[in-house]
Amino acid sequence: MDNVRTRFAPSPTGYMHIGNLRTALYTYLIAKKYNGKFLLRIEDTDQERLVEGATEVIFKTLKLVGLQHDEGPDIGGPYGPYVQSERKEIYKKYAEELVARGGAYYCFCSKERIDALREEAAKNNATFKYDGHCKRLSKEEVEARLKAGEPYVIRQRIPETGTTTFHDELFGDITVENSTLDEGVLLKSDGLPTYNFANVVDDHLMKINPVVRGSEYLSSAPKYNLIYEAFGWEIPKYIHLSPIMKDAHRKLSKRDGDASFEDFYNKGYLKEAIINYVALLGWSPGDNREFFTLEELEQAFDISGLNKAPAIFDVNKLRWMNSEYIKQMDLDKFHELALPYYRSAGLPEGMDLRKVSELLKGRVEVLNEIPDMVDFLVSLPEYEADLYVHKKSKSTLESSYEYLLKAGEVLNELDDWSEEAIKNKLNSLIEELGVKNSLVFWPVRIATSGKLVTPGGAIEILYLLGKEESLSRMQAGIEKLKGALDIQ
RNA sequence: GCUCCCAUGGUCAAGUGGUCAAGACACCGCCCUCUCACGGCGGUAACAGGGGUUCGAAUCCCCUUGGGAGUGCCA
Repeated sequence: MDNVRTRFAPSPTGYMHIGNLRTALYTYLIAKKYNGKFLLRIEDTDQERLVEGATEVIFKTLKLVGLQHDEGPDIGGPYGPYVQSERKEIYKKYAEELVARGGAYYCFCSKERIDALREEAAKNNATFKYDGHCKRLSKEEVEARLKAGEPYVIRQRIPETGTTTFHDELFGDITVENSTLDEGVLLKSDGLPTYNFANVVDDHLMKINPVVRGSEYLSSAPKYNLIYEAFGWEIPKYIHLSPIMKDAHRKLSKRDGDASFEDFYNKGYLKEAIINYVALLGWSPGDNREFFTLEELEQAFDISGLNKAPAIFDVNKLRWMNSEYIKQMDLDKFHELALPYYRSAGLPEGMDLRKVSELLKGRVEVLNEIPDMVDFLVSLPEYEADLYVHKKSKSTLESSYEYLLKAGEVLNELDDWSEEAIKNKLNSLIEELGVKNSLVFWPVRIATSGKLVTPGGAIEILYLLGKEESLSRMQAGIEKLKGALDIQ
């Protein structure tokens, strides 16, 4: 493909839907693949749905994930403006030209009349189609009514017979009967275009090719072709993308709180992991590779790997992928990302937080899990004595009591509270006692953490807590065991 | 209802007439191990159904079923 220019054309809703993000990604990748241009166009022709600050969210998100556009509202370009509400005059001019060319006509029908027609159709279980009432108006009458200032819309004129075929790069040729096509509104009574019209005009003027968009436009594509033809414009290549689903029946939606990029990002999913996962949702490189940076995607992406069926979003796999990215990250970087979570968890300033990061890096799947994983380092949770009973390590209340006491004694003698020293001290105790090391480590870990599951083992926890806190927690454990064993 | 589209394990998916139908996530088991996680090894699990075409069909055609989308002066 030559002279590739693609565009991401979201309407500003105030958040970046995961599905939109993927569309943006694929659109970007197609441009990059062919050394083309990637543009951003804001489709804000619906004045009733304007959301404050919504375009900024789009800029911010695209920038964050690295989908840098070559032309757009914020950076300009040769085919601006790139915001549809600023192109009002352009659409009006072309709509009038289309009327002159016979591809559209003025319609003065009231909303009430249209609603009645629609209701009638619904009653008959039929698809609504505008009845062409104003198509039959004489030229003189149209001019007179326009001159009188009557409100009007401009509707597309569609041949009553024959068929229209369009070609999609993925779906192939699709042919429909013209008689099934509705003569939809192109220019609204407020003078702004509908999506159908603005899209065609802008894509043409901005020299967009191929047109990449969601498959929800598949069934209206024939109508676009008719407009292109009426103008005598070259029809672009189309690539329609299947949707991302929450499950077999529902599309991913904002309502479920799992559809926006921001939500995931704020929970501690890495942008690289999100992009990587989403790239693979509906596209396959053809081999078994599944880790890609954006740059690698630019090389590997090809529309032949696109899947026509809808794809179900699997948070589980995203989690896994996120954890893989965390594992591959260097410690400094992870530490930096984890720090805010340590603060919110309330980890003491004096603690060796780098060590905490070392322990966590291989265990965290999503960053926002961190506080729950380290809470025990802040304060000893309430716990039951039966945590000391562990079949596999052969720990019982009795053994725990005995070895916790001994461990406390030897650790009390230790002045150098380094990991190495703690380890040596406990190991020599174990050797001296001639027991399985788990018999000592198990109760120490339980006493110092109060949790069945901890990131890291007894030695690391002792080290992190420091001597004083460790011994105090162990003492509390001894008291707890005394109570459970009924020792005075 | 009508029009269009889609269909390989629970999920993502490879496969483009000849494969014992890949791989990944999840799940289960074993190993490693002071818990968990990591890591290693292994396992369960799929061509929606029915007709054709063909020496041969997951792959091509038709029907059925299931699913999605559209049917707005929303995009």
